Amino acid sequence: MAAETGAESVESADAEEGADAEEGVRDAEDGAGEPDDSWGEVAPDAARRLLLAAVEAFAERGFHATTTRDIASRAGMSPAALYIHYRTKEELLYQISRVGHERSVRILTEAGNSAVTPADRLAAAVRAFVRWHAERHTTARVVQYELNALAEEHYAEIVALRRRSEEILRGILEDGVAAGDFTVPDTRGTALAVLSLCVDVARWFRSGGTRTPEELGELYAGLVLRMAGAPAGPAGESAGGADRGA
Amino acid sequence: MAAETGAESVESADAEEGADAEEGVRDAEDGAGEPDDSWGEVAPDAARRLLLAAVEAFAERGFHATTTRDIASRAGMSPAALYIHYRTKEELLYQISRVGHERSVRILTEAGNSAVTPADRLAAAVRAFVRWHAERHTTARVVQYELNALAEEHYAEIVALRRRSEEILRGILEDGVAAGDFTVPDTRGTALAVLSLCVDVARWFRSGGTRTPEELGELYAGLVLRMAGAPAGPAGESAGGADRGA
DNA sequence: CCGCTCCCTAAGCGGCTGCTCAGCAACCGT
DNA sequence: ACGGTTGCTGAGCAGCCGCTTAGGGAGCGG
Repeated sequence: MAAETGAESVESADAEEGADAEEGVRDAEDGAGEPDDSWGEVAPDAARRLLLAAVEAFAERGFHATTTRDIASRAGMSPAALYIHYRTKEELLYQISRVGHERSVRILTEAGNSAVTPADRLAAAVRAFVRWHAERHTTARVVQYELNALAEEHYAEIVALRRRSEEILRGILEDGVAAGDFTVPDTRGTALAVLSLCVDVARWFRSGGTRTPEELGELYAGLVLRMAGAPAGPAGESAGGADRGA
Repeated sequence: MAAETGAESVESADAEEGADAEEGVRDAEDGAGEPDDSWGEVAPDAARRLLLAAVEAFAERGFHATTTRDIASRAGMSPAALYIHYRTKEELLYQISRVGHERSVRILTEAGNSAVTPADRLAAAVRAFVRWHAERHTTARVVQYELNALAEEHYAEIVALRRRSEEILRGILEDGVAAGDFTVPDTRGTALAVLSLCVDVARWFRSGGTRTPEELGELYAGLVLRMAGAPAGPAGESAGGADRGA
């Protein structure tokens, strides 16, 4: 029941992104990296700290290699404290996965509605999606790559959210084909490939690297427009912004 | 000592492709699926059975969630038998990872040398690489996604092989740019994206699906040529071979 | 027949796992 | 002052983990 409290009040963490909660902008040397908001409004403070600790631990070592003792000690608590806020270790993963996937769907939906032409919609969606996966790569890695550690019922729920993401992307591609802007022989296969390409960013992206999340989003938006067979854009957005204008 | 024997004689075995079975969507209870060659010449028969069992188990549940008892019983042996052929559970993963990565490098090298023009070389490399990841997706999933369970020294060795793969691909892209066939503003970033796209096939591909490995290879080869800014190919290889003729 | 090697098993060891439970300090409205 | 609720801890349980060890049986050169 206390576990419910921690679980229930997660989902409305969207509006204000705490501009005050970021202390360690330059990534700490310990390896974890950014403070990672997104969990700004998890119920009691302790529940949020546990969630954050779990995200870091799962991202570093994977779900199965992470012990509940490790999560608790990262949160500065005793091993037993975890079970006041979450019923099982798996529920922790489930919360992370659910919130992350809902966020993904929202990013794609909003970006896909933010423009008129299919090319602009596709570029905006990829740009935002990639940027999120790069910026929040610690969270995203857990969200995208620890799925199959979920319990059967939770897994089914998450898979449904993933299908939503795929449908949103495929919808944009189909609109573009219908409008004659794209040339895609297999919209389903291409949508899958695009999603796969963007998601995989979470696996290899590192904060200290040469590319910023924004730059990577630009690069990928250009690559994906090409994959869709879109003619070169007006603002030089054909493949990373450094292409020729024509 | 016996562990060495099992390790040494692995690396050949390529010809015959079988692949007739299929897999459940999640972890099928019957086991994994295809026979998966590649391990055709592992030293004693028992060592090969253990390797194969480990591949299936790691692919289904992940390295950390797999027990040595599970591997041994899949191979029809007692838990202790594993340690006659391999020193630790991690060495099993290391052998799988090493052989798989060597295979990857070889596939890219050979395909990248099989043609003359950069476009044909790129297409051939992607086609072969994707096909392998789809056909042997059980093996490939372990090879590509269980890396960080490796011991430090083994991890370093594998990472070097991965860098080789990236360099081969980047080399093709750079040749294409130099020849004026490709338009790529950021060869390193694009090579990384292409590799990422191909590798991720192993994560979601299922044998029972609508696309065969060959079809997927064709689709991806077309997508990647577009990403590279190559003009539409002569044999309808613009994006999947199913495009309109003219 | 011997003795030796090669594979393999039954049993089990120490340690760590996820998770539980009794209890306690701090706060609450009354 | 006080019973009740909330949030947490120290201790620990049952069970599973990777891995080891002692020994057995099949094969084989002599």
